[in-house]
Amino acid sequence: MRGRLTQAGLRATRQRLVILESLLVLPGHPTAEQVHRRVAAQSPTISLGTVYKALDSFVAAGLTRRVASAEGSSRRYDADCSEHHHLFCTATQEIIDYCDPQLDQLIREFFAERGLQNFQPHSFSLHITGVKNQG
Amino acid sequence: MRGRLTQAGLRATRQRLVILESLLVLPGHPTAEQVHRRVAAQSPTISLGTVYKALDSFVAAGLTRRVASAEGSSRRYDADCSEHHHLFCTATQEIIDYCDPQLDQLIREFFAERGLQNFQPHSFSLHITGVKNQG
DNA sequence: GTCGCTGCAAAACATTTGCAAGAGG
DNA sequence: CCTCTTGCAAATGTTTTGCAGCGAC
Repeated sequence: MRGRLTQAGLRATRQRLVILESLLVLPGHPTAEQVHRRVAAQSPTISLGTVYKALDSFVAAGLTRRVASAEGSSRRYDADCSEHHHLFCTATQEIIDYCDPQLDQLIREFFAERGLQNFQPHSFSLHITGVKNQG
Repeated sequence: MRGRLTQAGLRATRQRLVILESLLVLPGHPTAEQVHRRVAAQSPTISLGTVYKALDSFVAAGLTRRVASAEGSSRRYDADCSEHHHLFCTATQEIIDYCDPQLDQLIREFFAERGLQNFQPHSFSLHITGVKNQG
């Protein structure tokens, strides 16, 4: 935990440790507000502004990503920076990570063969919209 | 133009006609603010609030979609509601439509064969991040 | 010690809402 | 005409900023 921060070149402050831990634990890719709610439960003095600044610093350091989403008015964050895809549940608004090396390869092969006119692709992320079953 | 609106069950007001036309013409999937700037150039009395309401009504009527994007603080809109994919240019922040029936089929086949645990997929959209070449 | 980080409060944006007046069918 | 839409302005929500003081290294 502490190591993740220092390795990324960030000071391991008490606040950042709590914020990073909350981001990792919260399901569905939370907003700054949601992270703050969980953080405030154990450390009520950590301000919302600090959560915003900490999340920004995580993104700048490559520890965290911003998640693309069409609905909702707030930005959402993803602690996982490896290449992966997302399931968007239209019922719960949850965003679920989906990892699939075979799918990655399929897409990479497709574009290696076909290419894109006037565009140099760098990374691919599939957005799958639908509804979650069960719990 | 007028037909698109009435067919979608919306009143074809002067404002909506101008707003829809601007949305269709503007490149890169504009924000409400960008649509308003273009609209105001020819009809300075159309307010930003009206642009927001008109865009919302287009989305509700299925004429327009909101676009998922990770960067930027404003919502962006896409006049094209058919299934398609997006190229995200990290240099210009543009979002370019990418249509490819072969890719659609590849993805659909992949998931038909493999399936997803606890998730009922409805639609797929590939986000390709990279940089645009040339103009 | 130094410099980056935090907390607070204010500012800057972005979006929504309420309502009287106007326009579409 | 009746109802939906507009324009305005105010309210609400989200994110950023400035800065004095604190804390990590």
